[in-house]
Amino acid sequence: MKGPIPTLKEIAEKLELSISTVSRALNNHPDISPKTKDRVQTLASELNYIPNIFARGFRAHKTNIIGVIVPNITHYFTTTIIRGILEEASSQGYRVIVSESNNDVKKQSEMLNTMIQFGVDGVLMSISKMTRDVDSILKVMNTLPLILFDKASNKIPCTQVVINEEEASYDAIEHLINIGKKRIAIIKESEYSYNSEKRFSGYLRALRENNIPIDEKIILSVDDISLNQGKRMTNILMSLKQKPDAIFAITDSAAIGVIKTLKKLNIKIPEEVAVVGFSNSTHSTIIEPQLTTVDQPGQKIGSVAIKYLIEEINKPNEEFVYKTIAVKSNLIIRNSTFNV
Amino acid sequence: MKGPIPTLKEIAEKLELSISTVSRALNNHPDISPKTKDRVQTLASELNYIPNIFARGFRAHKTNIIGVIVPNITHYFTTTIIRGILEEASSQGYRVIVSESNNDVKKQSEMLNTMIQFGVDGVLMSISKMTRDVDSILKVMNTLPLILFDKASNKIPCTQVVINEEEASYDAIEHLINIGKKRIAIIKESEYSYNSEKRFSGYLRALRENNIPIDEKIILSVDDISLNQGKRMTNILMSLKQKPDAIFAITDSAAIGVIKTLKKLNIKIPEEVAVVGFSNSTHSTIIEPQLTTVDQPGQKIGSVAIKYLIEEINKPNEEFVYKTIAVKSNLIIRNSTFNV
DNA sequence: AATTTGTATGCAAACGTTTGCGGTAACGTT
DNA sequence: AACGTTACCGCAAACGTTTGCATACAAATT
Repeated sequence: MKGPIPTLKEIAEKLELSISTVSRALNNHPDISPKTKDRVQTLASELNYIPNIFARGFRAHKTNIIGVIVPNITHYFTTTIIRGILEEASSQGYRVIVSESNNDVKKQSEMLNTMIQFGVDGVLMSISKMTRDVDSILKVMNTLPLILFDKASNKIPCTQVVINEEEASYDAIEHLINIGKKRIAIIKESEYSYNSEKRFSGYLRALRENNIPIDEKIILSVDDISLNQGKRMTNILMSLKQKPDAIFAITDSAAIGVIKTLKKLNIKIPEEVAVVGFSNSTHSTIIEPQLTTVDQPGQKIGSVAIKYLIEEINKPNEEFVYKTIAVKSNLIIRNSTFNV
Repeated sequence: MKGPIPTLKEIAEKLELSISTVSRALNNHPDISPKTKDRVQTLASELNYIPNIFARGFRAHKTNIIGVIVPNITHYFTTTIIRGILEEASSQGYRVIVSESNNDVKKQSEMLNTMIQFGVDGVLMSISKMTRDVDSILKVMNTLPLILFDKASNKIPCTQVVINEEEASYDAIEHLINIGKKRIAIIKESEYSYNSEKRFSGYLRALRENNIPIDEKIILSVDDISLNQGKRMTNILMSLKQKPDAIFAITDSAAIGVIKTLKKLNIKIPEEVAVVGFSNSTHSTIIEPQLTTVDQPGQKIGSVAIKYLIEEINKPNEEFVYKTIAVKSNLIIRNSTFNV
């Protein structure tokens, strides 16, 4: 099955050189004469020589592998982030190990450990929303560079790459106000979640700054922000005496539940009720009317995150000033708020 | 930053044992006395000892890392496969390196090479559809166990894990016949693609076995089987003199294009024209009417594929009889073919 | 008492690479 | 002719682990 894998030793023997000379020749070391370099390099490529990464990494204590942990790999937004990570990683000579935590906090910290065991040079993580026990993460930071993305936490002192949730949310609400909506409901998460809180505060600020009264009755919280909950909440909202004229669902899937229910109730979108989501998932153009939503530049988030990580990997002993980088998102206006 | 990483040597010195004894104690070797084992193991866990995977892998020529190459990581179906792979991998002590080929054949073979360079123990790959140059893949098979999934190729002698495309397609068409459809169009791929061919032959067999004439005019081919092409083909089909009463799109995204266009043309689904897709993507329940489609058990495919791969890894010198495993899929009947 | 068995441990080599240090020519400088 | 430079190259150690073999001692068998 396996063909013989060429090593420095073989090349050295065939060329009657020492192993060290061969090594240096391949690494373009100035001590080696051009002729020798040439001889070595041609033979190496003939033999299809590839350095044994493990011998090298073993010696250098560096693997050029970085670990990525995400809650759910099947989410479209997550995959775009991973795409960004993969692309930037490969262009910088790194490889990526991926793990899925399934929002399970215990699994999450187990994964951190096996990642360390596998000798990753650093970790990129999107923490599961229920992460209260930050200790295991802090412990990892003692050993390895770590950067969080998407889901952030102010309890963890490290560089974090997120989107400008608050501002994005503000823009979305402002857009609803601009098209004449005055009674804007929001469907958010009840459990504490960084993203949900930020989006909610953007909502509040937009209303305040436009002198629109805030009404608790149309501020709804659910514990899982899903399509079905979007449906349920819409039924509740539409049975109120004072119905909303717009619904901002903090998530595309919930927003789609909203649209489906409004259609079933024969409520005109966007004339009677406008709908805005968040994510620009692929679903948002499948549903009819197409959904106005906040586009999160996943690929950008991924590439920025890994850039900062590699930077940290390369200067491990410095005391870092950890920053929070907010990547800019865009409101995509479609037919759920605007009819041509 | 980094705390000191404990090694066998340190443990040995603290316990006044030899390194080899410590190693054996940790690996539960029968030669070591229970007391010694106990001493070693407790100290090891106190120090939070983790074996250096690189030293180990370097010696054993085994990394416990397997490589996965997919054309596009953002496809939902792909992510479910990856999920299956990840789950089974971690339960068997393997880690997974993921790469995306973007359907670029050159990139694909580059990736194979860097995977080898990174010392993966085996490769799981879904080949990009345009792969004509099988040589680079065959070369890899000389060095490493390799298994293909989803997209197969009869030019590559290796174990392949796919779904029962032909049968699934047959079932889908039979379902259309059962609900009374007699003139069933198909939208397939024009470029050679394993999946497309199989689905097409299932289509043909179903028609033949039910004595339905095959009409070339309603057999349409496109080179990228996308939503937009689905729209375009529908317009063509619906301007025929003899319109179809059902459309089988070989892909969910195309099927959704079909539905969108039928709705725009005010054609009743499924009464006038029924629609069937393939994949059970998340979109299929977003669109209205919801799409009847073939559910492909991605997670199963992933876990089966990696199981076979690990098997091959563990007996590398045997001459394998490469099998093609067809995982069973299910037709999911929804409103695009059946109204309650 | 001598030999064999068994039990528990240590020695040392090996995996492939990088790199500090030292060595040897050849050449140029006094 | 003696010395100093320079340009190339090789020796050997080191990284942490596993494992075949040797060793040590005790117990058991002859």
